[in-house]
Amino acid sequence: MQIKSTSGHDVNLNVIPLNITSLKAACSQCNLRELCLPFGLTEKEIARLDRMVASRRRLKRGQHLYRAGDPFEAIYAIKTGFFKTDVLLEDGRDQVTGFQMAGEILGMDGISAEAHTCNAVALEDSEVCVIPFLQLEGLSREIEALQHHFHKVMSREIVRDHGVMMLLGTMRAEERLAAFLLNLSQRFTTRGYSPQEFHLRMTREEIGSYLGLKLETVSRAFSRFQEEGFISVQQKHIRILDIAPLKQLLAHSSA
Amino acid sequence: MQIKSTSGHDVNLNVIPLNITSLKAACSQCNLRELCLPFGLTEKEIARLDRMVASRRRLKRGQHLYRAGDPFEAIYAIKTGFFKTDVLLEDGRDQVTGFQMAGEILGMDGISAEAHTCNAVALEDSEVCVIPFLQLEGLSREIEALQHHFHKVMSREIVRDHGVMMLLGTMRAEERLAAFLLNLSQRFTTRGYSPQEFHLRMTREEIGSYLGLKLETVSRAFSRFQEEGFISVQQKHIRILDIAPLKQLLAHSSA
DNA sequence: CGCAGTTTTGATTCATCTCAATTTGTGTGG
DNA sequence: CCACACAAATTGAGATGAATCAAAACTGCG
Repeated sequence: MQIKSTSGHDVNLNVIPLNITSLKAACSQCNLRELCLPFGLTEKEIARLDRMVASRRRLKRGQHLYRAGDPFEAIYAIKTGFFKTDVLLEDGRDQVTGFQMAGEILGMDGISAEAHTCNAVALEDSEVCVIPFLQLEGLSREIEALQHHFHKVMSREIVRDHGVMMLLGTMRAEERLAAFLLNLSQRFTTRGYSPQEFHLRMTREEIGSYLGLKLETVSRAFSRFQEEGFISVQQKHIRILDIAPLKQLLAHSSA
Repeated sequence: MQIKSTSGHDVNLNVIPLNITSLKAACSQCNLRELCLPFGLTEKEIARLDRMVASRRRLKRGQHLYRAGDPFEAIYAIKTGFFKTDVLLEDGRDQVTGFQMAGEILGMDGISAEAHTCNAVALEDSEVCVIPFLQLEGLSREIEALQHHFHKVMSREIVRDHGVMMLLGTMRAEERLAAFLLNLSQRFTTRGYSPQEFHLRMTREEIGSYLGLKLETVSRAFSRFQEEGFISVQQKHIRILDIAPLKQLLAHSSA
């Protein structure tokens, strides 16, 4: 069930103090806590985290959570919804650097320069928990498990980025798309959704940007997979019919 | 001045307790401390860090600092030398994910899974400071500035990776090489070396792997830059003759 | 219902890869 | 110290996968 705003229209910046919108504590009752920041914490420790996560923020499809250049103050845990992050070059070229879903953390790029270096955009109506960063650091100094888990989350982001570099540097178009689909499938599974059937929240162009391909190439690869009977594609609705050849495409490569 | 081993030959694993090899404390006297982990710490705090950095490790050219799969126990600060990190895919394909030089931190990829996910190889004889990770976390809980700076270091790694993704996803061969050269030049400058003239410690193949190009393409791009008079290339010796067109190549793009 | 945005598909071009030969440099051992 | 062998780099010619340009079809929204 979604938590509805009590006001008829969105407030400034869409920041909603939790005590108004919900009686529930932020993390204690959240079914994402095993995926998210509270992972591995005791009940007591989660209660302290609760007090820190003082607000949530709702975003409509297309809205920015933050933009490159915005001062860095908080990181965000995705409660519901789906995001993309992208980087812009001066000359107008841009690149999608990632797609994020429930339980994942956004905004860690901003720590290094105290300002965000990329844009985060909601690809569907979404809700995030705002985690003020200085407070998180404070609590991390007191709760070892929180500190350690946060380090793991940052490290996981680094490892993920290496995977994308691998993909962009060594794979061909169809391998990239296969890797992309398998990755999505796996993450949906973790969240209790079907691994075989899901809805893409991004356009072919956004997929292409992420995979370093043009949208036409993405479309052709989808068509090819469908012809081969690996998947069925109906616009943004994807059904994986035979996962083996997709995995093969990665493991064995074209070599 | 280099610290020489007192023993005639390298000990097992090349781990050298500091009290044997040097009377100096690890970080207090290190001229890299403004680039490295101690940045922003008071004298007293650095002294505590000193006590934690209990050992150094020397590596000959070609030696591995760690390998994918090795249990994660420590991160490493490069004292002298030059490294590459690379990821291996099951099918044999591999990709260089980065080149690291003095003052930079290696090994943060290992935090997430408690095992390293890439290989780190010395590209010249090198020396690293071993920073036991659990101890670093312990000290970070006590020293706020250390905690914050470590977070910045990790975040910087994420931002750097986004830059590489951008490069791999949107740039053409010559743009990639220009970006690579400018990045190296800038990092050498920071370390007090000439921005115009430097020695590449990696092969064309390694550059290519990092840039998502074949070695022949890298070689051709070098030749092209030389023909145009942007740089002079003699094997691994590079001299930047005219930096403007290299920058132009990035800023303006081919669009 | 119509329009704008998205996706698909086709024809052609182009950048990079591949394969191959040659040159240059580096390290080792006699 | 030089010769030899091996690794690295350069350069050329041709093949190829993805980009580009273009048009048509589909979707969903107002």
